[in-house]
Amino acid sequence: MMVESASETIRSAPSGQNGVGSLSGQADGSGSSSGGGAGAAGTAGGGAGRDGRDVAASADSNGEMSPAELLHFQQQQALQVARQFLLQQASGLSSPGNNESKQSASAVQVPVSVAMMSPQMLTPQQMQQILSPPQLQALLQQQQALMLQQLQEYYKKQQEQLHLQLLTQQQAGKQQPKEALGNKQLAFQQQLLQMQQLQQQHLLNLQRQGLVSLQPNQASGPLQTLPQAAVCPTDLPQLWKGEGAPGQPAEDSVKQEGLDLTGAATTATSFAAPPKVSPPLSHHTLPNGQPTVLTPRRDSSSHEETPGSHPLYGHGECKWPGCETLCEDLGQFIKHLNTEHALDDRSTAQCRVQMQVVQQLEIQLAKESERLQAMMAHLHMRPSEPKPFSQPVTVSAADSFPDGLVHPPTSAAAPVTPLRPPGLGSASLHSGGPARRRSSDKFCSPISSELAQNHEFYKNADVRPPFTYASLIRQAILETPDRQLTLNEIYNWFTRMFAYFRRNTATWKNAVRHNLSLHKCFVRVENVKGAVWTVDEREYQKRRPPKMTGSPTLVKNMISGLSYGALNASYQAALAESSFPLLNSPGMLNPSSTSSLLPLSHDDVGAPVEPLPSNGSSSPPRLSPPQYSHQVQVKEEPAEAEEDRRPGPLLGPPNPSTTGPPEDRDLEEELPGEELS
DNA sequence: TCCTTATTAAACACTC
DNA sequence: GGAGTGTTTAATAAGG
Repeated sequence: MMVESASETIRSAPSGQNGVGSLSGQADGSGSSSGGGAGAAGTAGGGAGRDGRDVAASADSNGEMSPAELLHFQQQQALQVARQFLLQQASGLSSPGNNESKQSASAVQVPVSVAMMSPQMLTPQQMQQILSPPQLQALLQQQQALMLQQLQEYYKKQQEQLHLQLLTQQQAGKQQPKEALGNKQLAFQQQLLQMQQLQQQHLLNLQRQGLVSLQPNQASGPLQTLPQAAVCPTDLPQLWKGEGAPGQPAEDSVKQEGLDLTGAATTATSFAAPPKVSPPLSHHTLPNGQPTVLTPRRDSSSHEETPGSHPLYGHGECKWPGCETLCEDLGQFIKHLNTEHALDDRSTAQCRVQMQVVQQLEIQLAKESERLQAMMAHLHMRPSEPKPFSQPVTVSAADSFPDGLVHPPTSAAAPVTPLRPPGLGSASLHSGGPARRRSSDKFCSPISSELAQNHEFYKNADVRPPFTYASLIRQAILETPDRQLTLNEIYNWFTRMFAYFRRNTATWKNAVRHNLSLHKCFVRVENVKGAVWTVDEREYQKRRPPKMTGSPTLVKNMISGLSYGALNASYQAALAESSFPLLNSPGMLNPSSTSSLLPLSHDDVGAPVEPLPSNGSSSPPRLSPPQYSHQVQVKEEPAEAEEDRRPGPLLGPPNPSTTGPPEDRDLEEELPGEELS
């Protein structure tokens, strides 16, 4: 019974690596970096920028001033402004009569003080022109350390001042309207937050520009006391809205926040934390005492839908991938959405594809960002700074999407528990019968790296691996130290490595046997344990087709392999653009996991193999392969050469004691000349 | 259209 | 005889 894939639903073909969380984190970082710099100037207000420019201008006009003096001057200015701010705050809090003027003054002064410390004063480029890179770095590190120290002291002073203020206000609470008190506290607190954010942005800018390498101890220092890192200044009013209610809760919250600001030990995450760290969240206590988590506006806004709009609706048509159905109005669109894109296999599959697209794009973004950093580091003629993107991009289980769908991981360090949409069982995702996996393993990532990266995924997700049986069998055999496996061990490897083969009918066992017998690359060896199967690497590579990597057709194939006919061209292009550069990128490999998956093949690179010298015209009985090893002279691409450099013989079991009887050697000297059936 | 490859199913033989 | 293993053939799908 040939149940073919007319109704086959999509299979998730995880490829490449991911890191939604980490990438998003990095994207956030970069976003706050570039945008943060502008934001620092923008939110600081005109005064800040003006003052900063004035100082810079004065510094520039003073051609005699040395860079060290410049830095010293900046620091002195910053300290002076901070002191002024403290004085103004103290006076403002102690004299409640002129709240407005004081607040307005402080609102300017705080950003100014931060702007004074920002690189706007003297741009990195300017500094680089003056100083040599080592000097520059040393100076900036020194400056940063000084600023951090000053800021710590400053925060401490503010903390004390705040406590004094609160005590004073509690005593004079009856004489002062609580609303005014709360407002003033909030304004002060906002300024504090702004300062911290701007400081962070400044440091981020420096770090991203490669001018400051944030040391771990620095990262764990005062910066860690800034859990509001991701909160934009513009979010603050809203952020505080819930806490700004008059009364004791507001005071408590302010007090608590104030304590958090300067607390030496806090569980807040540093902005320099690994990318896999979830986006910084602001924890607050609601007036009712119930803790809540305030996410940055960036996140919340992405989910917000303004009335009359829908993320999937635009320009009068449905933006569902591959749909583009025209809808006159939102109501019609909603109706269309509910009818055409309800929760079913197709929509689920489309959603999964979309997730893969997004993940691939994010991976691409990460890699491009890393490349940019490397380029910048190179152009600055200084050693590369620790790259935030250099660490393996991983997806943690915490990155599970709320939709509960399967999320293909992209790293071996990505434990993913496969989930399914409610109401969709395993069969719903693979109900289409046998899949034709043709050529999928030829243009996808190297099977070894793919398996290394997605080991956990395949192990847990009921997703058919995008490799041929031959590739999988070979991989199973080559993963073993002896490069040999019994049939049962091959079965076990399949079931151990792939949930798909655990949960699906055992037709694949027949296929495995069939492939073992069919392909000459699999050599049956009799030993004391019985019959074991080994891989004749030369034969395996011999049968591989020419290089196909990167072909647009293959891109299309890959997508068609997902059995998702509704993908439109742009969708496919996005997937293609995002997938292939990464799939073949060695940088995406997990070294630890690939170490056990050494062998690469033409599955991996798809390179044509130079025909091997053959002196035989008939296929000999397939017995012991090791005698091939000394003959292997395959012209290969570097990746292939890597493969050949792996320890032990290329072909067959390295353990002579387990190889076939010596008399088999004579038979094996001749090469099989016939091709596969 | 033809060829090749991959997949699946099935029949058959052999061994334990 | 049944299970496991191994071989072979055939049908089908898909891509070149």
